Formats: sequence, structure tokens, C-alpha cells
Amino acid sequence: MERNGVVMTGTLATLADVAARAGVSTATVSRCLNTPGRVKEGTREKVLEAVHTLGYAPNFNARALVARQTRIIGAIIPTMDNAIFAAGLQTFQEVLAEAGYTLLVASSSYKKELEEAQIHNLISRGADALLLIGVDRSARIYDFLKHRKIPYVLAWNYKEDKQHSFVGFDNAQAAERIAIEVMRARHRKVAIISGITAENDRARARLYGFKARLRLGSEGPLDPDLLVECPYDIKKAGEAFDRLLASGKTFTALLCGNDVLAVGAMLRAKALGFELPGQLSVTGFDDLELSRIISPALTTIHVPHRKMGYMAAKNLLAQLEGKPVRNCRLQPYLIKRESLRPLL
Amino acid sequence: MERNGVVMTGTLATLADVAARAGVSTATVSRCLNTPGRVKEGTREKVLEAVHTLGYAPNFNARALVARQTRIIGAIIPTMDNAIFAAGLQTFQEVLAEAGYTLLVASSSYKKELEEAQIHNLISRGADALLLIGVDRSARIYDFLKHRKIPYVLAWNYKEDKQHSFVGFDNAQAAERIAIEVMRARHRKVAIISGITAENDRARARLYGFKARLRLGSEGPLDPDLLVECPYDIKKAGEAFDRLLASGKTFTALLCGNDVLAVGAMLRAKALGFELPGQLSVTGFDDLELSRIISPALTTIHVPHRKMGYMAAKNLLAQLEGKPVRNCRLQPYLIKRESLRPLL
DNA sequence: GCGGTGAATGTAAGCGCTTACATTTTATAT
DNA sequence: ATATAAAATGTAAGCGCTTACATTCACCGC
Repeated sequence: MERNGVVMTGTLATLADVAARAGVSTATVSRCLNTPGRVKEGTREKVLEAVHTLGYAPNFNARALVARQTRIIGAIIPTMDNAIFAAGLQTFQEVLAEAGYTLLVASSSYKKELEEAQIHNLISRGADALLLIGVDRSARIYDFLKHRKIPYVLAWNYKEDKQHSFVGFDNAQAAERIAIEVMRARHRKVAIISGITAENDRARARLYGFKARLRLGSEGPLDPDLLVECPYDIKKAGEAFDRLLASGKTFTALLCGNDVLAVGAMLRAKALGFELPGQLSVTGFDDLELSRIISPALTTIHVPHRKMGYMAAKNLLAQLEGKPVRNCRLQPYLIKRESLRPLL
Repeated sequence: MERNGVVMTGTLATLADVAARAGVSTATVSRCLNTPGRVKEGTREKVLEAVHTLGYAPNFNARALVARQTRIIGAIIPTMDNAIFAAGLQTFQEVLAEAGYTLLVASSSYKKELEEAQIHNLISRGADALLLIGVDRSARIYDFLKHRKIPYVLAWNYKEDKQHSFVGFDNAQAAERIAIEVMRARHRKVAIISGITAENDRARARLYGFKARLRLGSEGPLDPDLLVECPYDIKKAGEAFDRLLASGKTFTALLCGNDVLAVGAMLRAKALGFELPGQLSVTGFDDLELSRIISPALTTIHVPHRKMGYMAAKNLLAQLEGKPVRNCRLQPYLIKRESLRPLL
């Protein structure tokens, strides 16, 4: 029974089947596949021929069991639902693929316990290394990783901390940068839509940066009515904007912890008849594609997504090869577009 | 040596270690973990205690080797780089996770050979089932899948074809639907920006639908100068728009094979000073978030992303349980927004 | 032709787990 | 109490592969 040159047997071809058909031992077949240089030309041909006619594909699980590595790298991202992590992850994956690694992606929905479960899952599945977002997780997890000697890199955040491998940037500082810009534009009544800070160290750092600078620029601390937290979701951000309005307090600028939030708020504001940026200035964070699409185009903080993905992959690869690695501090920068207008 | 209640040994805890510590056999430990109902209360406690203090995590590779299933489901999508597949995949993943499966995502960059390699890779890694996009791939691949009895579902397309499991929709028909709308709006000079048709059956079907209806509405076939193909990328779509303009031919409406293309073209058109939709009507396809953000908001075809992800997951799960499955034909529909304006 | 050498190949152990089957313990009926 | 069935547990084979080590082969100089 043969189709497309592949012998169709009831059961799957194994190394032993290939060996039998090629008239060699399983060891030779294995070498043929993994270290072709170590088998004689003629033998190799016989084996490859057998591999081909039997439609043999190696069983990675068996291989992983003995070789103690899977060449799988796991990534746990908070969400696949919006574009925040897409570009970086794509680059990350490309670099890994080039090095013969496969990326296994899981998402934690911004939940700590879920993330811990996912980490265990990926490790149990034999992930050789891990990409994690942010640094804020229990010591138990880091102990576990250290115990099992699993290389990992923390992205989207940066700390002067030799304990972990960081490939990221200082969220608080970048947030301050944009807050400075808002103050320079003479806005003094400023509202904030932040990401949910409870389980997200980046959101927390950004909010911290916003507040720190706002406090300097205006008199006294931020009015709690002018701060709302909201998941990174366009529709929810619109509702958050409504809540801000409902407080009855006025504000001339709106600082958002992320472009998705900014876009959601702007869409809602426009629907309510606000004239942007004349009546209200809005700023974002992350420089997603969205920010160039919305009108007025969003003033935001550019985050080097692709570079971050690239550096994270390189860092992990280096760790896996036992090479020394250095933390990588990326530099986000302000992008001025039209959504922030100076107050007269 | 103990930290956080986890005994730190030089080497990793195995089933046998747990068994030894709990004073039972490996079989009991295994049952404890997989079919807890089959071990006595007291024993279970001893075992769980040992699992916990040893920081034991099962080795899925070993388990997969003997159990002949990994509870991994592979998905190969053309790109992770833009939002097209994100929402559907997120839902897909959620449904799978609930059923105890892990999603392994790979991307093919719209390249057929790369996709084939990825399929082999995922199967070698023990994927129990596969999610594939579109139907257009070599018979060799389908033979391979059939030979290895790997359940798979094809999404984003639909054919009356009992040979494969489809969860998708008729791209050509939906494309016709929007073309009809453009004709109704009395546009007769229409240009098209299509996705790259060579390796993408959805793009091909959409283009086919556009052309079929345009031919009916106007006299004679489409002017080849008014058709360009372009990858799903905002910037490249802007360049495609430039090429259309460079032909010197006039057109009052622009049909795009995807929202990303439409947005790219609109951004470029706006930058060139076009007034939209007064001077030019544009339509998209897919109803990505982008389409509500751009101004004027995009008239497009809504594709039920989440439902598709949900149904694809359910279909695969059913196949894995040996239940009978039916193809699922989703119904996309026209969404009228502002980017298409009737000609006077 | 011979021993010596390195290359090519073979032999077989064992990676960590599940599970069929065997054995022991416990519960139930008489 | 005893026989019997059912529940709990143990024993051990083996999943498909890699690799240390043993063996065989091919070829060299003398």
C-alpha cells in the first residue's frame, strides 16, 4: 500500500523500522539523522531512502526524554488578544526558529495564579527556557526556576538587579517623560486612565511615573476622582472615560497607560462630541499601530517592540549556550503627534 | 536543604523519588496524579505530601511517550504580526485550556513550504491535533495527516467538501456582498487592493468575488491597472495605493481584500490630501478593531473571529473524543460605516 | 601479510512514565 | 468466622530514542 511514495502501514514507523528496512542498527539511523558526518556515505543513502519510503518522522518526546532537551522555548504573555505583544513575539519567534527552537505560547490573562500554572505546564512539557513579561511574581516561582536551572528572561521591564535577566525598559521613567510633556503644554487639570495595577508591574510603574511628575507640576496630589483603572480593551476604556466624566471634575488632558486605553477613550470622547485635541488632549503609551490610525494621531511613548523581541531571543539563546549575558536596557522615547495640544 | 518548603536536591525529582518518600510504588503515585479516585484517601495524602516537599513536576515527555498523547494542539497561522488571527486564536486557546489542552502556535509567514515544515515539526512534537488556516496545500500534507490519523480543522474558509473539517465561511460570497454594495452606491470606476493571492486561498476567493460582481455591474472586465496585490501591512498598502495612483487611471471606490490594506490605503490617501469618503470610497474586509478606529470608519465585512475560534476548538475536541463532527459554516455580514459613500 | 590505528557500526542500557496483570488488603454476605 | 468479591496497591514491561562502550572494518606502513 503506497501513496505519494509513502508506504502506508497500519502503525507508525519508528527508528527500528527504518533500521530494519535499511539493514542497519538503530544507532546508525539515529546518527544518520543527528550527526550525518559520522556515517559513511553509502549507509547514509540507504537510511535516508528508508526514512523517506517509510514516511518516518522522529518522535520528539522520546528524544527529549533521553536528550534532556526539547528545543522548545515557552513564552507566557498576559494576553494574545490585542496587539501589545504581537510584534515583539513575532520577532522573538523568528530569531528562535533560526536557531532551531520552537516557540510555545501561553497566555495568562493578566492573572498571577494562571501564570504560575502555565509556567509549571510549560516546564513539565520540557521547555528549555522561558520568556516572561514583567518581574512581579512570587519568590516561589523564581526558586522553582532556579532549582530546575531553567533560563528565563523578563521582558517589558527593567531593573538594576543582577538576579534576573532583563530585556526591557524603565516604565516609570518613560511615563514621567510623557507627563513632563503634558505639563510643558501647560495642562494642569489632568486625568489618568491606568491599566489594572494589581497584577501588572508595568501598569503600576507607569502610573507611578505619571503621578510623580504630576505632583511636581501642580499643587498637591492627584484628585482620586481623576484616576480610573481599566483593562486594556477599547470598549472598557470608553466606559472608563465615562466614569471620569461622571465625577463632574474637569480636566484638559488625559494621560493613558497604554494606547489601547487612549484610543478607547478618544473614540468615546469623539462619539460624545468632544473636539480633539482642541477640547481635550490625550496621550498613550506603547506606540501600537493604532496610535497612527486614530485621528488625531496619538502622542505616545514609542516602545521598541521588535528590538525587545530580538534581544530577548538572543539573551535566551546565549543563556542556553552557557554564554554570559548582560541585562538589556532599551530606551523608549516620546513620539509627538497631534493628540496633545498646548493649552493657550 | 530546604527553601519555601521545597527540598532542593541536586537532581530533579522523579516519580520514583516521590514513591520512595511516600513509601508506595510508582504505580500508586501515577494513579494518584492521574486518577485520584482510584487511591485511598490516606495514601493520596502521603503521596501529595511527598510531591509537594520534593517539588515534583511530571515529565510530560515521558508521559507522552507511553500514553501516546501530549494534550498539545498545534496551530499554524500565516502571521502573528497583525491582529487578523489574534482574537480567534485567543478564544481557541481559552476553550482548549478549559479542556486541559495546551496550544502550540507557529507561524508560516504565508509560505507554503514553511507551513509544511511547521506541520511536521508540530506533529513530531506530538501535537494531538492541528488548526490550519485555509485549505490550499499539497495532497502530500493531507496524506501525511491522514496516515498519522491526526485530527485537524481548517479555518477561515469553507467548502462543501466532506474530506476536510471546515470551520469558516465563503470568502468569495462575502466579497461579492460588499462589491454589490459598492455597485449599489453607483460606483463604476473601482480599484482593488488584494492580498497576495499566490499562497493564500482566502485572498484568492475574495478577489474572485470582487471581480465577479464588478464585471456584472460595469461593462467589461476589470482594468488590470486598477488591481494591485500587497501583503497585509499598513505601510505596504500605502505604497500599493501609490501604485494605483501612478497608473493615471481614475477610480471613485477602492475595494480592499482586508482591513489592514484599507487602513493603509486610507492613511496614505489622507496624507496625500484626499478627502474621504467624499473624494474616494474605501471598503475593507474582516472587521478588525482598526476599522472602527480609522476615520471615516470603515465599511467592511464582519467576520465572526471569536465564534470561529470557539467552533474550531469544539470541532477539534469532538474529533479527539471520537465524536462525529460537522462542518461549520459561519455567516459573515456587511457592516456599513462611513468609508463608503454613494456617488451622486 | 601483520599489527596497529581510526573510522564505522553494533549492542544494550536506560531516560520517566503508564498500565496490564498479579497480588494483597478490605469490605460484604453468609 | 469464612468465603467471596471488590478495592487498593505492587510488579514489571515497554513506549522510541540516544549514547557509552564494545566490536568490526578498512586501510596504513613495514
